Amino acid sequence: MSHGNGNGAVVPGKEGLDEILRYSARLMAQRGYHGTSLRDIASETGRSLSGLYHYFQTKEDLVYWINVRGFSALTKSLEAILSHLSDPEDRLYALIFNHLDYFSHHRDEMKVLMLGTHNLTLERIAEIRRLKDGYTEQCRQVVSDFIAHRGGELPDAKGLTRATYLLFGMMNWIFGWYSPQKHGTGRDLTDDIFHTFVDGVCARRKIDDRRERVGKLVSGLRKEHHD
Amino acid sequence: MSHGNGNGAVVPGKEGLDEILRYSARLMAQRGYHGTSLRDIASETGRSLSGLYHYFQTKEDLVYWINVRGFSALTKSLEAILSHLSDPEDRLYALIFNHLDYFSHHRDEMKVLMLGTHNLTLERIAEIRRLKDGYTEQCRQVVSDFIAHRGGELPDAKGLTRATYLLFGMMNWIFGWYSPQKHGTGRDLTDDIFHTFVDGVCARRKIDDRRERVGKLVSGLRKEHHD
DNA sequence: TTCCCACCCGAACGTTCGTTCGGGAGGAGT
DNA sequence: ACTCCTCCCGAACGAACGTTCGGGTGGGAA
Repeated sequence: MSHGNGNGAVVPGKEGLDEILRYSARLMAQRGYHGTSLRDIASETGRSLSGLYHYFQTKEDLVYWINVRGFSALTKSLEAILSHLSDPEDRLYALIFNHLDYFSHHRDEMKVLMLGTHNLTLERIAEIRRLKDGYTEQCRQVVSDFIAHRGGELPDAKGLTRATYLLFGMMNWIFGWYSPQKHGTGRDLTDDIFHTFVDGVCARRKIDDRRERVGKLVSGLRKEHHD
Repeated sequence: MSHGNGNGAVVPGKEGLDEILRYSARLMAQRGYHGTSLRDIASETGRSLSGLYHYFQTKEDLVYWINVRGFSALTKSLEAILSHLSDPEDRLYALIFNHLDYFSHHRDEMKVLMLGTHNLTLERIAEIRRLKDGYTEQCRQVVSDFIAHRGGELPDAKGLTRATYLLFGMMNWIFGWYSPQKHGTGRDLTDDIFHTFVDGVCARRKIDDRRERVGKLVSGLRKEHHD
């Protein structure tokens, strides 16, 4: 055991693990945790069953790593974007754009995140919980700033939590039904969520440069971050 | 005894099946389909493993019946309520109230509905799909009428579908996080969703009698329907 | 050369799964 | 009396599961 990998949220120094996690996420997204066998993963990745165990110790580890990586990356991506924007409306729009953008590029992994963590040990559940709460807290703050900026009726703590989760609901539920050809582009969806959350369903869509501006920023940061 | 059991849509003439489905839903809501064994269900219901098979033929049947019953009941409940209301805003509010009310009284079953149907045969998937589409279509119509009544920008078909699903997202995502003591009463949540969907998060909550009026109607119809 | 170590494998272990089989208790109908 | 039919059970079946074991590469450091 040379370097003891300071586990700061992510990645032991393996490369094969990346591939295994990708295929695992795909299979689990389709059939769930118990519905996906290690033999499935082995044959999908072109490895032997026992060969997999070089990269992890138990099946549970796979869900754990997918969760840690997913929430860490989502949070980090959001942080990077928010650091470039100051206007509360821009920040809210960017939050939604980033969330949908990240999800659409990592559908399988994100679906695994939604399966929950009840297959993990208590410590790991707590760790994932902490990561999730971190992301939620960031979003909560963005929502809070936005409401304050708009001069709306400032909700109490519970009300703010509810509002944030309603936004999460609109953003996350998508992945149960959305298909671009049947429901319009991802950009349309981002705009719909933003405008509905801000002004309600009936609001007329203002045409401005926000979509372009924020969209380019997020896409740019995504590429930058991938290197 | 005298069974009777109107219950439309559903139910072979068994009574023990009700109990089995209740426990199955509870277990599957916690551990998923593959994570729940028939031995779990047997011990939870106080029956023998083989004794269960008097009430169904395969494990898959359980998911099937939970789905059929759930969507049928939800649809029927909504229909009953809408038949008593004509104002588009009342109807939208009632839709949300009914959805949350029904879910809060059948949490486990509804969680199973969200697990999806990919364990079922193709015919059954199609059948559930039809039931789900029926409910969705009703909601779509209510949303459409509401927007028209408000004189908002009438969205095209795709836009209307997106709007309806956004509403679904807010209503369904709840069940991953909601607890009354941490996030306020169910009534507060209903109001939040209604006002957010109608006017956006910042909108000041109007105080009127809608909550009382529609709430009583739904509760009354629920009791009536249970006999 | 020798040793090490990351990487990979076939074969098997013990367990649990969904399902089946053969049968029994008890009430209703004839 | 006898036959059904509903409801229920213990025991077992074959299959699939997660995991382990013992061993085999092949390249880099000593």
